[in-house]
Amino acid sequence: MTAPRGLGPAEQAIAEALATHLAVPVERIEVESSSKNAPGDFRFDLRPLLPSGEQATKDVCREWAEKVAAADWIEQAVGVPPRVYLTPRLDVLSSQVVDGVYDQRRTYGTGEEHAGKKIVVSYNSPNANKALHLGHLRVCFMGMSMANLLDARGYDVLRSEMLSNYGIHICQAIAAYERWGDGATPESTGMKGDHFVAQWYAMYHAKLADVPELEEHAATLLQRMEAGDEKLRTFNEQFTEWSIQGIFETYERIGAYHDFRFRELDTLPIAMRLITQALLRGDCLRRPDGSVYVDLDDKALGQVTILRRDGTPLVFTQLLAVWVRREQLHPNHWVMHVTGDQWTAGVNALLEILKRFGCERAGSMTEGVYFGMVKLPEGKMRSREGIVVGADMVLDRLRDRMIETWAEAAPGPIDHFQRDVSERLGLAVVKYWLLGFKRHAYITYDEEVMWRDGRSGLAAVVRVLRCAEEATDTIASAPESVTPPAALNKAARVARRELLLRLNAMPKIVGQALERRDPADVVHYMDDVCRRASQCDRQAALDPATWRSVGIVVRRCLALLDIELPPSLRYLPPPFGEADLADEDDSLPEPAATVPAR
RNA sequence: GCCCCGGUAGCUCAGCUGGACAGAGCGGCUGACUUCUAAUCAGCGGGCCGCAGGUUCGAGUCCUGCCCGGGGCGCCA
Repeated sequence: MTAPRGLGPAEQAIAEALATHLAVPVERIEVESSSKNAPGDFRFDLRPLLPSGEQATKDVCREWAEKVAAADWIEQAVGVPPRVYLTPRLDVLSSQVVDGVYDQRRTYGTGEEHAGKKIVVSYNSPNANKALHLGHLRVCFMGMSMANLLDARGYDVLRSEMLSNYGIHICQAIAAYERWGDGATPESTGMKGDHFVAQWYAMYHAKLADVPELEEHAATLLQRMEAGDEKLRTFNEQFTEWSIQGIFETYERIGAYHDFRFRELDTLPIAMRLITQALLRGDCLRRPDGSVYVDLDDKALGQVTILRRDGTPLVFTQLLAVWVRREQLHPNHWVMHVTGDQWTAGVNALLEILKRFGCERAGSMTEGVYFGMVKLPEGKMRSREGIVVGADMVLDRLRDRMIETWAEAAPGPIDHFQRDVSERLGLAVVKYWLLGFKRHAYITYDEEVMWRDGRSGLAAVVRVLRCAEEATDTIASAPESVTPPAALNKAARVARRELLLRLNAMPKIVGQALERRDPADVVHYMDDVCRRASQCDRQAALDPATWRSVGIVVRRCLALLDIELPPSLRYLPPPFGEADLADEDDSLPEPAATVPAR
């Protein structure tokens, strides 16, 4: 019964007005917005209001509806057992929504229904042998946004990640580095750390066919480290820290952060002890060749190997350690593990193993939130074969394209400010684009779509951002001018009513996005609000107060999605930047002609 | 073979946990203006909602079966 009702300001205002008008206690009136084709915008259930024994019959409902309709702020009320459907007058709805949104401002859409619950959002677990790619971007954006949604509804949220800086994948990169690296470092080559390390991993796989002994060498490196080769372990750490520093730089760039994190090298001993104990109890088994596994056949999860024949750890070994350690540090937190859907079975297996190993809480307090992968037009991304779209590359491309467009339109040096706007806008586009897909959808990367598409690309982002800015500008320039709703024609009144109802729906939408674990709901909602707002504005200039509500809603949504607004849109590159670039040249023909009609 | 996720306009995707005429953006077609191998604006056309049953007054939405696509079932991560 914790499902958030998601009441908007209109529902609350209507409930109060009804209570007064009908002379009934406000707690008994539960006003809710009705579905699209209902006989009224809102409805409330009559049953709690009737004396016990009395039924909400057709006649009773009609009687109550007539009473409701008598209120001067009601346009229409219809009784449909067991409810009364009502439609408030447009001007009344307008002030209820507009004032209500303004009253709540920064808290609009938030709620306390989950207050007191603690949760760790675990997102992204990059390997320190390659650079972040598009898939990592998706998980980061998803994780940040889910954390924001949880936070908005009262959860006490911590963000966490794990870094895999130990294991065969690292040794493979080191093997190639030892052979061809010649002592190079990120500093000596001027490369970003993760890209530096990634090249050796890529080289390992590229050369493996010609130099098969690499495989043996990598395995030996891992065994030596397991045997306690301090020098090698130290190098392993230095090598992976180069990579991790590069990953952190990208985090900074995309605004991702974590409250705490685990490095495999630190947590692994926990898993090793755990496995030793489990072996003694018979919770896991050792094969004749020495490898250790857990038999989950009874759960249709197969046999999961947790130690290699040579005793070295696998990915599940790391996961076990992290789950146990995190539970030790934050024993009262639930865990929301955000990851790609290829991990669905893996996470289930992990949780099952934890339970069998006696870590009941760690195994039962985790919820997996899975999303579809990001593909390339030619198919799956494959890190080993170098078929990837790097995170930095995507961001660079969009930024540079923006700068190029700018340079073409206004020859001359590109200043810091323009670079900054290009960078931020490029990031906003990638976030908007990736988060706009339903969580389970597979995404095919297409830079052209991001750049050109009016629904999910740059144009859509600019529309949204402009909407937010328009709100501020309108308020600043004409705080008192108002087009009274009464002056609108019929089509405009319908559109205005729909806009107001959408603005009113934000709390509900946020609740839904949280329940469904899908920020896409917020993206679509925000987009819808912006379209409706500009449609209304085209029909008849939208009044500043309504614009202000639109601005509040859009900014709140952007915040939930972790999308940052560039400082001002007036300085965007064309075709979005209007004609302001040549602002010194006053003799130009009226630039206002290109401004969308208000 | 088993498990999971999808299948909605030419393409990429929405469709609020059953409700009237199924939407958007690209592309296409038409027109306007013009900074004329283009951009912008306005408008138009376009859909056996994979197939077949079932539940319901009513199904793109729920159930069953089938078909197709993707993912997982590694001593990879």
